[in-house]
Amino acid sequence: MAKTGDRARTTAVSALASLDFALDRGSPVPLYHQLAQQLEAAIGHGVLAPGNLLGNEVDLSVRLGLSRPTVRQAIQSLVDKGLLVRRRGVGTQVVHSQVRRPLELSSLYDDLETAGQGPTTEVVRNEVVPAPCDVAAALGVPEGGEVTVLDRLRRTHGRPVALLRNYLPVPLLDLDSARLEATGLYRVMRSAGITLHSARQTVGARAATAGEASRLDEEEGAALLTMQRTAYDDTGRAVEYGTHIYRASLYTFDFQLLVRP
Amino acid sequence: MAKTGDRARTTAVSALASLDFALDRGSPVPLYHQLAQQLEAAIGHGVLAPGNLLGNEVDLSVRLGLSRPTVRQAIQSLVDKGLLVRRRGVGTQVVHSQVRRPLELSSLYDDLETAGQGPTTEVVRNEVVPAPCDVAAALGVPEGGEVTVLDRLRRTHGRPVALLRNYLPVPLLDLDSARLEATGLYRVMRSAGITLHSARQTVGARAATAGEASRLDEEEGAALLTMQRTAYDDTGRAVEYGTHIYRASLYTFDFQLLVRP
DNA sequence: AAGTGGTCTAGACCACTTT
DNA sequence: AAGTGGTCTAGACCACTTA
Repeated sequence: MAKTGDRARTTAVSALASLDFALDRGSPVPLYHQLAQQLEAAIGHGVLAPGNLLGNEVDLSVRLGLSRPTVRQAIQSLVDKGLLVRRRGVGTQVVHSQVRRPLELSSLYDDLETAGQGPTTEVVRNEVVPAPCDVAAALGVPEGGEVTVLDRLRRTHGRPVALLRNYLPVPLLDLDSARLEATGLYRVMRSAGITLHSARQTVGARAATAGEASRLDEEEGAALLTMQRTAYDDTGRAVEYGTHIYRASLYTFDFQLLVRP
Repeated sequence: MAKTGDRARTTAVSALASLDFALDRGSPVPLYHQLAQQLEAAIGHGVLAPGNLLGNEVDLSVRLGLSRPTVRQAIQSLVDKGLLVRRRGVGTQVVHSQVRRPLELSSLYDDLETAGQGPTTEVVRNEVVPAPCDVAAALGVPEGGEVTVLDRLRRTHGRPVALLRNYLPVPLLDLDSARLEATGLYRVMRSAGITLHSARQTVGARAATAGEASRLDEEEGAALLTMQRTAYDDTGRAVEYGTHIYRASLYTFDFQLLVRP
């Protein structure tokens, strides 16, 4: 009799076989990316269930009218995202659901993507000052040189959750406070032509000072999460340095790690 | 006259041209990986300086006797690591040094790689217990089912820095305390045939209880960093659940983010 | 033994950037 | 116009897993 393994395999292949992928060769978006998006959507909708095998790459490429390298490139991008697992001699499987939910690191995700929503951000301060020592070192500008300092208070459900302080080199862009509150720092930077490449972050904790406590609606000595970040553009210039504090009672950093083989 | 841009380009090409890459076609390690390793080493040693152009892929493949896709695969792997930047119409450049230093997240890095060194780990508890509610949910075992609980105290320079508590499904492996102290949890798991795939982490902060304070040599109410992690193998099974606390005065999480285009 | 992914080749054409 | 990376093809052989 067929065992569960056989049944699963049959189901998997037919599930994929019944899918029709719409590939548009005239589109400017690459074929491998079109395929990857549609595979990801199929996984997201549960059409391809966890554990399902994808069927071998050669058959897939023939059925789609693509070359095998192109199909591989699509599959590889989903493997890199942690959605699929390849095993030599076995096949390509959809990863089990609990493992998925690829999250970005909360704070950077906020800055990159949040636009209004629940959380609101109030610009408390936005001015040009001489660079303190640590800021100058992080941004690679002379100590005492001009930098923009930006203080923001972030609230969720009306309660303060974070004090965000950012320093930016002055010549990069001018910061419109109203626009910042509406769209977030990274969106403003991006639309100014700054393409982010990478960032270094340090997360720690310490007790709240009296001033911090009052602004965050906490008690003095309450545990705070701290985060420092230096962000670089793709030419290697430091474009932002931030020192942020979060109410530990309301905020955590949540993220997923993928172990590279 | 030649401007700095021209000089940089010339320097870059000759620097790469003078390198001789030793590619062994008989080796089991793939050619693209051999090339990537040697490029990475050249960057690490400063032979390829930040901002240097790599020279175009076609020439490089001809000079190395490789096909262009193979060379591209090598370069792409370094782009994924954040060491190189490609720009269409321009070329491939070495990223500026400050951006580099690709770090793993400290704690997981510790668990994966640390073997003795400065930090030492003492196994305080290693026994089988019924699974508490949160542990059962995280590991996907029945509540009250048997799990191994492992408490460890980590010290650096003789001072306690962290209390590590891990839960593991019992059938997976048996944990030899002496071996754990010598090689770390993830090494023990790996040699038991468990291949890690991904992990979900939550980092927060809170005040130390009296008991925690005394074990960590802190004062009651001192700020602690907390970390919870669930790790999965490549079949999607949860293989470890950990709740760790760190002395915020001695420990931070340090990591790098790459922004995917 | 059969089937899978892993690697590699030798081309081709296109889109973009710079000169 | 020239040079760069980005995409794509149609094969080939190998290493590994499973039956």
